[in-house]
Amino acid sequence: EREREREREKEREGSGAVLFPDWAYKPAWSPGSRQVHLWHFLLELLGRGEGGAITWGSEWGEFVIKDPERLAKLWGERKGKPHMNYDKLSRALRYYYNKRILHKTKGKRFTYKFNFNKLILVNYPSLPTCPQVTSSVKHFNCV
DNA sequence: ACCGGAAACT
DNA sequence: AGTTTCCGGT
Repeated sequence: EREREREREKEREGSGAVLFPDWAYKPAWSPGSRQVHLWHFLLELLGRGEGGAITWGSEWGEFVIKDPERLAKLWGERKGKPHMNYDKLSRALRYYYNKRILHKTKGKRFTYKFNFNKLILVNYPSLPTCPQVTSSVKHFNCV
């Protein structure tokens, strides 16, 4: 499990395709935690721009799950949970509401929105506003 | 489809 | 702590 994670990291480094800043992959707020978190996994898929299971939406930080069951299967594979489905994955997403990591875009099916400010705030308590945005990190632009 | 309580798991 | 599992309710 850990080996795979390290291999992926090496791949990222090797390809030079840094889609998100380091803190998006390795949260500083959970020191010693090697766990792959769901929001982390989602950013990874969105960063790859694979687009089959999940894509960015129209608004900043908004994403749309195009194939809920496929996304659930991918997540299940990552976590070693072969019986993962969208019902259970979406429960995990709902736990993010109180943590202010995500919220639901009401009325839009399978559509959620990242609270990047909260993510940034959690990782960097010293940064009250937006991070410095590099050209390759479009979705971290501040409105 | 979406919500959120409750209990269980790692 | 961050889910996973299950489920009754809207």
